Amino acid sequence: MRFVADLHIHSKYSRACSRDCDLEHLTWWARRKGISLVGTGDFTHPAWYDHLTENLVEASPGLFRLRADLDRDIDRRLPPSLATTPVRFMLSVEISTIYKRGDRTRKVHHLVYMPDLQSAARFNARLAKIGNIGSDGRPILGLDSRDLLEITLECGGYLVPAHVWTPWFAVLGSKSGFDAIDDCYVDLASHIFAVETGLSSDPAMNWRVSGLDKYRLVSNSDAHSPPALGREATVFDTDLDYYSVRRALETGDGFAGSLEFFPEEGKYHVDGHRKCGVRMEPRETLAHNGICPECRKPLTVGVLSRVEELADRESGSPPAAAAGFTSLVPLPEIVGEIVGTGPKSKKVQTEIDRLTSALGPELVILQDVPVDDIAAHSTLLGEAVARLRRGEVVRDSGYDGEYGVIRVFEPGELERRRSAFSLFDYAAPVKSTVERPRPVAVEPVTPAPVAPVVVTGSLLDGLDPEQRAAAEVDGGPLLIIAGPGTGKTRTLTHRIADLVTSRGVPASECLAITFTRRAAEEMAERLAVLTPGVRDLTIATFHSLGVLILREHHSSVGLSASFGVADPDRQVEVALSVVADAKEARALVVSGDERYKKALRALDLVDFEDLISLPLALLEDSPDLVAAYRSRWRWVSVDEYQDVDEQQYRLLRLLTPPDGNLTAIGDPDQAIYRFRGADVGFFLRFREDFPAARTVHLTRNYRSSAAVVTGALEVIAPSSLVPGRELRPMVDHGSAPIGVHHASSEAAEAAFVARTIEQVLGGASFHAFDSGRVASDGTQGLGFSDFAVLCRTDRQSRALVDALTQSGLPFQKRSHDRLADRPGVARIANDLKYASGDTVLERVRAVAGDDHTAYELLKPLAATCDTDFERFHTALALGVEVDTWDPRADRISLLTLHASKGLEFPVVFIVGCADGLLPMRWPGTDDEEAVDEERRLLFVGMTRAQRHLYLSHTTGRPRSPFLNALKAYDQIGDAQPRRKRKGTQLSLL
DNA sequence: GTGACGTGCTTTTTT
DNA sequence: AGCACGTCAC
Repeated sequence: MRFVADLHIHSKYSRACSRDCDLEHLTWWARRKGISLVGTGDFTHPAWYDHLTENLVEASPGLFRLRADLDRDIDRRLPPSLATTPVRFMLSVEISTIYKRGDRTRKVHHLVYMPDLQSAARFNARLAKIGNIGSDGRPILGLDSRDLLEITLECGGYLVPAHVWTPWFAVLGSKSGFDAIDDCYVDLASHIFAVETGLSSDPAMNWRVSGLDKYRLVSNSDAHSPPALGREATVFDTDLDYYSVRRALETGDGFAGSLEFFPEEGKYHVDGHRKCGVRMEPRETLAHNGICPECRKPLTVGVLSRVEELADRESGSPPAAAAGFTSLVPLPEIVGEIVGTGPKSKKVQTEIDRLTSALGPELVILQDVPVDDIAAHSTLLGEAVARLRRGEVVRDSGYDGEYGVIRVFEPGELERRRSAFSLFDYAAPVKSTVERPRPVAVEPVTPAPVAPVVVTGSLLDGLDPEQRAAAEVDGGPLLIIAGPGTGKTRTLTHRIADLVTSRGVPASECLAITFTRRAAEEMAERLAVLTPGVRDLTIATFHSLGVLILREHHSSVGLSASFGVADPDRQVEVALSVVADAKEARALVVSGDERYKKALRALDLVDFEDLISLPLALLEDSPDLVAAYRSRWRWVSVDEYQDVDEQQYRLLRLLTPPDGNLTAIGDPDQAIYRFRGADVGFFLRFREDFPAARTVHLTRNYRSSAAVVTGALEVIAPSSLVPGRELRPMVDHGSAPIGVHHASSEAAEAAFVARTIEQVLGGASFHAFDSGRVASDGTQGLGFSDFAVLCRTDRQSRALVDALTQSGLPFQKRSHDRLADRPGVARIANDLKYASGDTVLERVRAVAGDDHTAYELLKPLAATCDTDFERFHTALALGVEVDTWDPRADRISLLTLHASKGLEFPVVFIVGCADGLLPMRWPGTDDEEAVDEERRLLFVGMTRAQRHLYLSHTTGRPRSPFLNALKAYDQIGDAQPRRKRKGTQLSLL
């Protein structure tokens, strides 16, 4: 038999879908449309799966129908003309996979079909291990598409790539897809036999790509509400059972083509800019080099361009084996055009009620009912359907998220005809349709030749005026107050590079000091690029500088030339040789007790503290030594100067005379290490210490959106250490306001984070894509590594770990690693960084017992590696390729606020914005300085965000007082009032 | 194995 | 402060 199938729909459990998406409504609407086979959608969702098992019964092999009692109810609510269509359901689900392949983030949607409930249950169980299938009817999994296909096949189902041309979510999509189906499913690609063309393309477009010839081109509605059912559909001429349908798709035998939208109606058919009113055909876009002639930004490229890109034939005839297709305009749209209202209006619904009870289902009216019979009800509709069947429609292509418009009548024609004929039984008011900006016609232009980039002038040409002013300062003390995201490292490296390459300063006289290895490595790398061939720069951390000085003068402090540095474990070990008790030993270490230090020296060891204090003592005792180092390093720079502690400061003062060439760079409002001895006071008194000092402010922020910059400034203002603090946003990162969320519990707060990430990555951004918002909010094309979740204490991360794990979102804790706390493994983790791979592997095997356990033990450790060097060694130890398993590749970062310093992310969440946590308070202390530092901590956290910043807090603690300074933000959702537990009373005080 | 009790407590780099 | 964790006794 010949029947119409719509095998891509969603249930009420999918985001942005109507609450009416249940089996009864779907059945009712399928009958009205004339669709015999409907996908269940969402069978992976536990609640929907239960709904399916309770309300469906098997009707034919592999297909289901509504339970008899429910079916009868629907019969009663439909006119006899519609009761004849049988409605069968096939188990279907759309799955979104997000993963990294070939250095690009891939987001691909797939349709999966199963022949029976047992197979579906098996499939669900497999997926549940990989991700959270309960959070949405369209689950998002961090899974390679090929692996999803493998699971599907193993469970007995088949897979059809969904709406293959959609830019952001499809196998052939321009943004996150592939250039060929085979590239996506690799070795299993031969198991793909059909592809869904989607609303924005029709088979004729697909015929231009010969690589698609071997696939059946199916169409479905992707309905988010029952009335959208069958707006596109597939036609079969075979038995109405699962196996016949599958066979028809596999072989083409029994496959009778598809019912299509006019592709011009799709929202991303051609290219353009909605805001600028610019719409272009692909070749016009090419002629403009993809740039909008109005705003000079890249145009949003549509499906037609993507097809053009992959096409290897001119448009024209279908390939030999291809089935045909029929282009339709949904009946409600045609009737809406005639009566002058939208397609969903009550008027249209009533009219279609009348038409369908007289003439049969909508699809039958559009395709098969004789025009004269239709004209008997409405002359205009008869004329409209006749034109539609001849393909005589007016097409206004969609672009940049704007729906295209397909009209049957010419402008003004309806008005003329209305005066002559009565329309249906009532007179239609002529309502002016809402005007939207007409696209500007753009003449194709010849692409201008691209001017070659000419390298001239000084290294400093690439700096902005403030950066340049700082970099250009010749000699003498220089203080650079560099706000977040203002190009601190860039300024410093350019300054040093310019001194060495253009101003005759010997590289050997330059010393740059940082606090962390990471910062030192970054500076070294960037200087290597700016000063090719220069080798004598000294770039050191304070501690490595200490080692350098001690190696040169070891005998003065009673060490051998090959003295060692004790790590914390060794420190305790040494202290234990002096006292018996572990607790006491730790106290010795902390206090730097003389007995402990003596024992260290006896072993030819120093500890980290000694690396500063011993060189300091050496220099304080020896003016000669001071003079020697001052003449050796005439040019000294210190990064993050607000973080120096007293000893480091004293050492620095000895290394540089008061009028010396010392450049200190930093931001006192980012001083967050007071607890470990840092004193921002040294930064603040730089001009007293170095009276000749010049000061330069860097205020141009190249990192964050205006909303983030403004909010961060408001938060820091009450206690800013930079008088008249300025920070100016320089890049357009969209206009998303800062989001503030109040959750009912820590778990709910974590769930909010996970949910929001899912939404931005896939689920709701699909919705956003539907409504054309993606391009403007800048969240397209994000991967997991573009998200960071920041918290005050490590303990808060627990709820986040749980929620992210639950949702199947890959993440990485960048600071503490719990595994590393285990003795033995901690040692190995350390060895991973410095020992050879072979040694490491041996030692891990010894601890783990077998290779598999060793691998499992090492895998999470690798996530803590900070540098490529470490990752290389870790990979070496595991005997695997770095690129194929590197877990840092694409993960959400879970960080403390402290650890976030110096980093940046497109999307940042700061959880626990509550009084008591931020600022952190604990009893007995009431330190105003400490509160100010907590405020700076929030400032640091907020300024990590590039585009989106979310601040959240939970019921139970008052909201952080720091947020009171925020003038504008978006309150997102809100907590349900917390239920009082029985027997507990909420205190009023 | 488990209940009672006591203790200690943020943030973190440095070879 | 409250909470998590360790230790001891049973």
